[in-house]
Amino acid sequence: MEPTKSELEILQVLWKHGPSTVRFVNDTLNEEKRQVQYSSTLKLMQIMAEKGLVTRDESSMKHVYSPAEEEDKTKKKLLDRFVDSMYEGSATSLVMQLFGNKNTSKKELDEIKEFLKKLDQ
Amino acid sequence: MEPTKSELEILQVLWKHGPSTVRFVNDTLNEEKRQVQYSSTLKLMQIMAEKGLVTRDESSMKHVYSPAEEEDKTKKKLLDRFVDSMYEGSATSLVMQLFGNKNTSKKELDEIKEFLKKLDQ
DNA sequence: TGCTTCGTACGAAATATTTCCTACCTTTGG
DNA sequence: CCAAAGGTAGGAAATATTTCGTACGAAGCA
Repeated sequence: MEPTKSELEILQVLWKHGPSTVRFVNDTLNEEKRQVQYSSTLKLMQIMAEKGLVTRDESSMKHVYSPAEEEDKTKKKLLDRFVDSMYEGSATSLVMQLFGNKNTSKKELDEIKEFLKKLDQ
Repeated sequence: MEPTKSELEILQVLWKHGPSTVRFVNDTLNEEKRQVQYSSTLKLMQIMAEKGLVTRDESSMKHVYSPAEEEDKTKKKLLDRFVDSMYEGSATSLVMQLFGNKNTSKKELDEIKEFLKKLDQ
């Protein structure tokens, strides 16, 4: 299932910091993203558990939530969907747009070239 | 302003086919995307006009709608936002994920390499 | 002219998403 | 033991988004 914008923010916290309590996620969101009440974050994470976006360990009173899917897998799925809807499936078009106006550092470009070279082998 | 998912579908039609009437956009959506009533498309396009996402020529009875912003500009903006939120701003990470599992054709890779080479000059 | 078709406008309803209040339970510290 | 702090659950409200019914005017045509 497709995470919403807010759900994605929560997933990012879980991916970055590993399995976490609601308290921790909420604190992190408030520090790094935006003001939000504890009960809002709680509710959202409960919904995410229902949807199967996260799993939770209820063995202790403080439930611990984990992403249900690997970060890479979820991101790749969303990225592919983005390419499909915005660039008619053409990854090439996306890359060209991404680097089209030359504000990309030489270092970054070299990294990518290196990466692509290795792909061939 | 940020187009919603449905609004983006409409923009795509306008970008692809040029300034269009509601009738045309609605027909195209029904052919290429999904079932939707004429009045729904109309309403959405009216809202988009209010938001400033499109402009419209009301001189004739059949209003003609045009995208307010260039395709590239809007797409670049959305792409940058995507990179920021999903890959912490690292275009390199995105590219690696995009081509990570090797289902990309050699031809496509060559095109990209060629493109990157030209960027240097 | 009179009817049918095609257009816009508007409001309301249906959905989806987000936020938070409140009740109630458990843990902790004095 | 009791109060305070911190936890979950659930429902309701606020927003955002999407969908469509209906009213009504203009255009086309028999």
